[in-house]
Amino acid sequence: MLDDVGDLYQALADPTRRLILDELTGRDGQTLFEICGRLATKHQVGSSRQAISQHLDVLEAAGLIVTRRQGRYKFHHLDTRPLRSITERWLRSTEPTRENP
Amino acid sequence: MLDDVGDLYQALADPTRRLILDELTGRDGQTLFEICGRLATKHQVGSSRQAISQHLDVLEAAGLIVTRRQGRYKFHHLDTRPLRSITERWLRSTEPTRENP
DNA sequence: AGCATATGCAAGTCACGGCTTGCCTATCAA
DNA sequence: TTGATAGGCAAGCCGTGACTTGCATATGCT
Repeated sequence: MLDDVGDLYQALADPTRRLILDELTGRDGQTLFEICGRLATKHQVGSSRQAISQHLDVLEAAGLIVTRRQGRYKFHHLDTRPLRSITERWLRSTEPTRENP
Repeated sequence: MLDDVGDLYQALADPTRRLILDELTGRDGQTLFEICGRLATKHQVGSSRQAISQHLDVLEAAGLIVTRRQGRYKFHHLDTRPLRSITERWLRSTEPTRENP
């Protein structure tokens, strides 16, 4: 039985998606086009708009960003709460082995 | 320019590797064969010994486990310190956009 | 209405990662 | 020394995921 939070870790596995989170950390609530432009100029990311859009879908599925529609704009907001579960998962309640007293 | 800590996130991306970390959290300092056995019995992981060994290599490269050789045994110890950087990376110092005051 | 802007959908390509298979090395016990 | 145990190395298969390309939809401005 594998865990059911794979989406979160999968989302963080891609370096471009981590840069997107970085961008939203610095400036929350950006649109797709804004993110594309900033990734290109500030981080030399040459991916297409569709590629970034797909990344945003993955991040949203992981619960790391929430979106808000307003007219033809779609604003992306960061939600870092899921990240806490990562550190908390492997808190040591270690029962040492005989070889490691 | 992408980040240089990709190994950490890549290591966490695989569900079997996360289970290995779970196992070491419960009982630190296990050998490869111990981990294989416990993954099989407790978590229904049917991967081969070589597969688990490769996973351990990835986790070690990510700095999440450290190994200690003793005779023909190799003990694997958890090191959760790299995990802190994940939560800390996206701490909000947000400059809100005009659309998100 | 007509056009530009902002985003969505879908199929196809291609490289990488997880896993297996097969064989090899090293340590310890009888 | 022989056999069993613990682990390592390398090549190959194969599915998944990141990216592109092409087209479609929707909103707003003039």
